[in-house]
Amino acid sequence: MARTSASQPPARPRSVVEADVRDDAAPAKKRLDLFHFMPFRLNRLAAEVSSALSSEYQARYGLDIPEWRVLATLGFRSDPCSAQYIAHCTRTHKSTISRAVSALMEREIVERVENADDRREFRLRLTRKGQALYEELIPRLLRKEQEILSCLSAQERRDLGRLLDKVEASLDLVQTSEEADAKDVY
Amino acid sequence: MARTSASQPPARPRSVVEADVRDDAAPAKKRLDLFHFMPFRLNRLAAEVSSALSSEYQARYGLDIPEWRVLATLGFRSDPCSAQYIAHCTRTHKSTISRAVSALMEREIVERVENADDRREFRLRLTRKGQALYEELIPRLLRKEQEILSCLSAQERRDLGRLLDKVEASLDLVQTSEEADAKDVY
DNA sequence: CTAAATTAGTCTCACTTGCAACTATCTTAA
DNA sequence: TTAAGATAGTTGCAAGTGAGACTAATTTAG
Repeated sequence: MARTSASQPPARPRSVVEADVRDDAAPAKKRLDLFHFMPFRLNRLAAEVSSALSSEYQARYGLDIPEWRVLATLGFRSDPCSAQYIAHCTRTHKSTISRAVSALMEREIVERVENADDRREFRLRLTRKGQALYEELIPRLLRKEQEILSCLSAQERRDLGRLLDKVEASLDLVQTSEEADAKDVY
Repeated sequence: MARTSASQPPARPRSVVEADVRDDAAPAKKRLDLFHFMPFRLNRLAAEVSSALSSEYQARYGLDIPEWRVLATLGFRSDPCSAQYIAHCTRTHKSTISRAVSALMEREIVERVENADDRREFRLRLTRKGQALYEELIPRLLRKEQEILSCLSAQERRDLGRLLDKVEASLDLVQTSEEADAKDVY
């Protein structure tokens, strides 16, 4: 695990493109180390964490990620909600949610009831079987999460959570202004 | 941004499934708030950050993520390296890297030279055009990264980096023991 | 009341990607 | 030297997914 843990010197990517004018004092970053590049790190970390978790919900219960997200959303909320809502709050495409819901209904984990007020939309909720699955799965996943985070102290976990909060919040703003579409709803 | 930041009220739906043997001192988390669940947060954040960056390399330069990873790896290293190496250190499947390399060769961004020592493998490197592209792209991406992280203080960024270091390191261990395959090489 | 616009959900299409088979090459051992 | 096994890279195939068209239902405007 030889990861050049180079502590970012207080230098910023000065100047621009071609000009290789850099001096020791303010080194222009002309190269980019993927291992220190946050977007790459996040992607890789997310993929690895997902894969570590998938053994719980995928291998054991045959759920894929979208299905797990539906299950998690319905299980967390006490009242039934629409597919649209799940799509919004998990930020998953509605067609993906639609397919996940179909699969879960097939397996009788989720059921839907018509909404008399608006017959385009269905209210989704867990069946008893779905509830049982949810309650069996949750402790496993939480344990796995703790296992992954066990390398951090309690304080560090709080710190990490807080830092992610900030980045998330800031991204939401950025995105809303850039592609203000279906993001504002939830 | 109404995110149910609900600090898990101490009231939980007891009852269901089997053993509910926990007491208040050690509250059994029977529900799981996706928004506080680290794997979900990482996935979502990584996706959003990627999408924020893709405007730089995708829309502007027509690179997809695997292609960008190849470019980044070759641009960072001073000496040519194999596709295998890129696959290992970016943790991307070799077939994906293979396709990305093909596309980049097609566009004359990457070229490969035979390795006389081992004619199965090719040494990959950026062409002059590839170098130029790399050097034009890097400042943009670094700027974007800074933009995304601008919600954090310098100290907080260091903290975040350090926390991710720890989690990454711990995951590498976990994975190596669990699925010790192509991970150990790099 | 009717027409246009909007919304929930489904479905088809195109694209991406991981897997695994395959080729070519190299290594090891008999 | 030859055969078996490993390795680098490519490719066919199948599964998953986002975009966007489409249907049905609702809302809004005239």
